[in-house]
Amino acid sequence: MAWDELNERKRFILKSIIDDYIESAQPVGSRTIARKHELGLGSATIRNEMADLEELGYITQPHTSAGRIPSDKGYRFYVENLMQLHSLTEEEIEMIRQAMDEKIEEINHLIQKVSTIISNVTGYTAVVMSPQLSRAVIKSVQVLAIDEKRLLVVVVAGGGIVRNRLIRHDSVIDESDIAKLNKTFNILISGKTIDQVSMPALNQLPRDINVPREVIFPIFEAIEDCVRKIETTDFYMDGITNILNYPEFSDLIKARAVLDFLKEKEIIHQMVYESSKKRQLDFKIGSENEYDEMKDLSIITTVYGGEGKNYGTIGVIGPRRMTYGKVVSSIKYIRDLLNRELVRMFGDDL
Amino acid sequence: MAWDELNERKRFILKSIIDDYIESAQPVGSRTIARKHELGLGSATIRNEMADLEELGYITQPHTSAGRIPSDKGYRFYVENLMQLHSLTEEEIEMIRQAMDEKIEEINHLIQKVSTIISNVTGYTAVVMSPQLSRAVIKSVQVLAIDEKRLLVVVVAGGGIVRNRLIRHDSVIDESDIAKLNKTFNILISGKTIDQVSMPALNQLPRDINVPREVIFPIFEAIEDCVRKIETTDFYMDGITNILNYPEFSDLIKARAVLDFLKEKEIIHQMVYESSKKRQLDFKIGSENEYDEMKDLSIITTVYGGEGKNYGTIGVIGPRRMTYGKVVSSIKYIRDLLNRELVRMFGDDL
DNA sequence: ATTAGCACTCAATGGATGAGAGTGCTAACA
DNA sequence: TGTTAGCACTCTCATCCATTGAGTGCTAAT
Repeated sequence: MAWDELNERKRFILKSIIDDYIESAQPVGSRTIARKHELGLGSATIRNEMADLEELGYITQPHTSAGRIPSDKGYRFYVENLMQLHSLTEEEIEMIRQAMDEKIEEINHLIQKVSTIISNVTGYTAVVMSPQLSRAVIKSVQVLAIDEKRLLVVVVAGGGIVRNRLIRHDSVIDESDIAKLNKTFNILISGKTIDQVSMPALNQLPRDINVPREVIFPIFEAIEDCVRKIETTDFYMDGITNILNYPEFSDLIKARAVLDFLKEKEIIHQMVYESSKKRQLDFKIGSENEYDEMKDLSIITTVYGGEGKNYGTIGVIGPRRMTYGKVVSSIKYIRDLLNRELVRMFGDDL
Repeated sequence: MAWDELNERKRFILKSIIDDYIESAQPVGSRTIARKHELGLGSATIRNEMADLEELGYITQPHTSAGRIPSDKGYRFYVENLMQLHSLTEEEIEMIRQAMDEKIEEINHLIQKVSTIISNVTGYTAVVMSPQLSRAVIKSVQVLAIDEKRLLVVVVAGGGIVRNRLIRHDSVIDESDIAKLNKTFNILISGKTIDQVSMPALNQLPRDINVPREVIFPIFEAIEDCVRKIETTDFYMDGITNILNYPEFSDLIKARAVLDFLKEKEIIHQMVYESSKKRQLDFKIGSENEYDEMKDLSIITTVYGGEGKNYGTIGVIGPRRMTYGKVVSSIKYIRDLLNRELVRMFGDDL
């Protein structure tokens, strides 16, 4: 696995094989390499080198008389040592800029838009986790009387995040009591971060308040529910059917199996989450994935957001034969845009 | 197209052909009919009848030496005169009950859940439009000061529908002014239905109010925005990839074309909307669809909700060779459940 | 160390062939 | 007059087989 295991020439040949295979989806033979990449070497020499590379496990032969294709180990070496980052094309940048242009104030909509952008730009399946907001600050908690029978609880957190919940009740409640309640909530809850919030004890409420327990408790519940909703990370996928565009899935059975697996959002979510905990930029190539159904797919994920506190993940799922270089460039670019946008939205709140 | 065009026997044979074809996806021949359905007729007789049916345009032959398959006209006659409604199986009912059991307070979540149920029960693609709420009643409009620089506008409509929008500003605003503003809004706006709402003129606001125009106008805008969000019908699809389960789409090219088309949510939304305006229970079979890409698909839609005022649509997209009887039974059942649930949520508000 | 040359392997391609399913038509039958 | 058995005919589909072509490994020459 070490860089030194392969000399300069072997590395060059390996890179050529993988670049070619990524482009053509066909096993690549010695002659192709000899011709395409000016090396001053005959095909026989390359054949010998390829035999070595196969011995070392970087490439394999689908059958005796075919060319070589990269193994997972080959891809791994490629993404760590060989691949080139491409800069995005004018059109891609323009496309992203246009999509991002529309101002969005609700963070989850932004995240969803980002997932569409990723799948459009890369042509693969996008996976996006909304930021983990456990360190977001509660700005305000408000109870509103909608009519005689209903209260609305609204919780606002930094970054323009608003969650609400409606409560029905059968008591008669005075406006002034609600005002007192709100004041108390804002003293006790506002300013705390999501993970520090706790409901006040009953004896912390003003004595002179005239709201029955049958209403107080649902209000507590509603607040907790709103907080939980803010804390929960959402997970979006987009462009799942994109994998049908790649010849490795022209077998209907295979394609169906993969699509069915990708529809299990919970599992994918978990995988992406695990990846994001490991490395800022993480690859899982083919059978490096835990699940058998993923053995022909690769996942690339990268973390966006603040320094170690409120972060989320964006990434791409595609065939093992992915255009790793292009994808990495693209999601890095999009990640940076997203970061900038989040700073605009959240400012210092995050 | 008239019922009388076909005598009893022809009708029976047509029904047999279609039932068989729906089940097997194979052209059905005269012998199969003679054997399977006890008719006391030889295959030659049936062959003659089938020749008549073909002449009349109800069935066609894919090629000379194959059996017959239903034409669109055949299917149309079938859904209007021949198909039998099945009652749901125990398991299906149990499955639906379980899925519906979880209490949901937000209408769009309910609708989304329904689309999942439909696609699970039928095995086809579900399409669901949320109710058109232009007659929903505005219950309350509230402006809240979150901190010195931000206001939150909250609009509550009947049925527990809440929409909000955050506003940034740079003015110093007094609590009491906001209270006055709220009072005015609630006098002028609350109680009106969505389609009657209009923003108050500036001179309708209290004279003694001390809120600058730079803040008033964004508030108006925000309210309008919230109202628009309530009015907008959402559209959900679920189980798009289900069509891959059917042999007519085992051709990757065809499958891709159809999937790509179904991803154009706007177009499908429009189609469903048109259907729902026509008939309480509407079928579009094969080339009855406006779009070429849909010529191998059928759509069944049915309207749910109140009497002509706030209604939405649920439906199914599947191969032309759909289990029409089962699907109609299923979506009718689900529609009734949904109606009941909406009454529970909205009560008289809707 | 490199390479030209050659024998060998294997997948893919494109007929040719035969089986099977189904039809239409005709003549016989009730 | 309606029904049916029988038969020749058509068309698809699966199978077999020979051919082609890409690519390899090995050997001997450079």
